[in-house]
Amino acid sequence: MSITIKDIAREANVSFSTVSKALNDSPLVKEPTKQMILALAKEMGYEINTSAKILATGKSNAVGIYCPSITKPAYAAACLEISHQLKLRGFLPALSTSSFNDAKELFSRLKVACIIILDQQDFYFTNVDFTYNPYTENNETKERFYALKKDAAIKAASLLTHSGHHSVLTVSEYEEDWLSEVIKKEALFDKVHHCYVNTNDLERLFTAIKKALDQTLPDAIMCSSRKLAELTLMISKSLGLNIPVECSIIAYEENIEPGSPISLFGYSAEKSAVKTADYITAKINEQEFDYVNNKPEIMLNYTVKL
Amino acid sequence: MSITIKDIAREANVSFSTVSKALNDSPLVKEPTKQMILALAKEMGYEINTSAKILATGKSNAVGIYCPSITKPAYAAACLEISHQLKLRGFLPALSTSSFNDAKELFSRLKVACIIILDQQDFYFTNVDFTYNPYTENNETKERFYALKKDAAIKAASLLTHSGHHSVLTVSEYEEDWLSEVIKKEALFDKVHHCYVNTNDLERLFTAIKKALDQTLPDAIMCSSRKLAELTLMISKSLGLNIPVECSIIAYEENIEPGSPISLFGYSAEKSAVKTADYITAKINEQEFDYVNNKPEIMLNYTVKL
DNA sequence: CTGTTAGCGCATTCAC
DNA sequence: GTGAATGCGCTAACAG
Repeated sequence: MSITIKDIAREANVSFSTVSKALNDSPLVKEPTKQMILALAKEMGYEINTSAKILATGKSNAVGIYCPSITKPAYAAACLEISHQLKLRGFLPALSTSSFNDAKELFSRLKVACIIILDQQDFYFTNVDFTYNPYTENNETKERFYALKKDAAIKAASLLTHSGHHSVLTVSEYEEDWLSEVIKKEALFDKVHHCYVNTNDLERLFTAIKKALDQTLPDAIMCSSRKLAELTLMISKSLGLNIPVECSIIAYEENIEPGSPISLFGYSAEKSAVKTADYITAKINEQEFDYVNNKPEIMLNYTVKL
Repeated sequence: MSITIKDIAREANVSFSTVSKALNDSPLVKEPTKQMILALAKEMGYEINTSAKILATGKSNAVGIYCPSITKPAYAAACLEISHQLKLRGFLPALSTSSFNDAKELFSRLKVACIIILDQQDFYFTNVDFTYNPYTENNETKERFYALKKDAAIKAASLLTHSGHHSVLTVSEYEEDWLSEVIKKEALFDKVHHCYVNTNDLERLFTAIKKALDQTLPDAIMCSSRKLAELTLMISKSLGLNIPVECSIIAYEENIEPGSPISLFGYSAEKSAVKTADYITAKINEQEFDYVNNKPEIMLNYTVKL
């Protein structure tokens, strides 16, 4: 068995409850005593038994993160950033990426204070104070999320038109053509073309984009996802298109993190994570949280000509 | 507070230790009593307090999985399969994909019985009975792992040559050219060309592959990873190469799962997971485990002409 | 077969 | 300030 507070108490010649207080930085113990105990605990290699602590207090500082689609880079970025922000606030993040049932069991075992769901879909956990899904805002309408994407797209489109881009080709997946819709509605470009593709069928994707580029000769391409943009970039190059001299490429991404080879528009992974972590902290401490939308951001690199 | 075994005991008019036994399916309690208690527990919505159980037994059925590179599809496949196999054996898999320190804390909190490391690199955890890394076999030499990859490559190459392929182009990343080495050594093909690329620089990757294809006109392409193969496939198509009529494409993947658009050679994710889970089970129960290598497998689809 | 008891490691009263 | 006592929910002897 490992070192317990009783072991420390014996060594320190104090009672184990004094050790408990010292370890929890209680004001009820004299500073020198506290320091002595802390030093001794470190020296003896004491590690708290979390099960015992949870049992005794009925509380846990663990926060569950449920992210079934972690293989998508945007979600992975969100997971990492949120974990980081939670740690900074003294929580222990516990990630589950597997089935809903596994997640439930893991979280219940850790007695998580709340669960953050990172997915377009909501999941209903029981036996937890509350869940939070930044992508659905738990009960708010889908429109709200669409509005955020739309804001980002408009900002990116404006930047492109103001820097001399006139014709655009939007590339999005069949199922979600929000980008085309936004660009069409806003009518910021002189010429707009849309191209719908399927990333599971690279052959048809290639043909579709080639055809679209041949027909329209756009000076800008906006993609609804980073993966789409990477493929589009390569296809453009294979067709001899000079990026970004002849044509700029930019893509939407949910959680922007530095290091992308493609210019992106969307929301900063870090800022979104800060907001999520702040929200969680406020709610757990039963404090007010005034909800402000994050502003869309644009991360430019060599794929866009200004 | 939630329902405890005492609550159930009161309702059932038995002692709480009887309830405990019934819940743990002990033979020390009569079948009717057991059924009655089980039914009652279900009806009352009882959920075990794992902290209390861990505290009382000093044991936990949680197994840690540390997979820092889960964004790579092969590792993701391994995680899912291993989690599944562990569950089948009564363990609770807990995944950590974040920093080493976070993982340590999470696993220590769950008092995991052991930790499975899914990474090319080893990590040294303390306070755990044992760790297991199927990719390094913990202390065995790198050569062992290389040998497995080599076996798979030879099997795939033989299949290609026996079905009429004579010239091959291998495509691998600069850092790991094991595939080129194997193909060179084995000399199964009449003509062999190598192409080294970098997936972070799509522009140069495109140029390099185009150049290689122009020069060599192979009737088979073997890639050292699925990502490389997907890109190569698209580039081939963009160059007007008819896949698989003029040229077959196949790629190595660590953990093969059904559903890939590219033909693959490597090891079955499921079989590898079974082996890992069996090993863990044996070791935890302090039983013998006779170590047998998995056999390489090949998953063919339309990208290979037979 | 069932009940009684002790104790896992810790936080938290309440005395001193 | 510090220590002694109690209990969190559960398992595991042991007693009946």
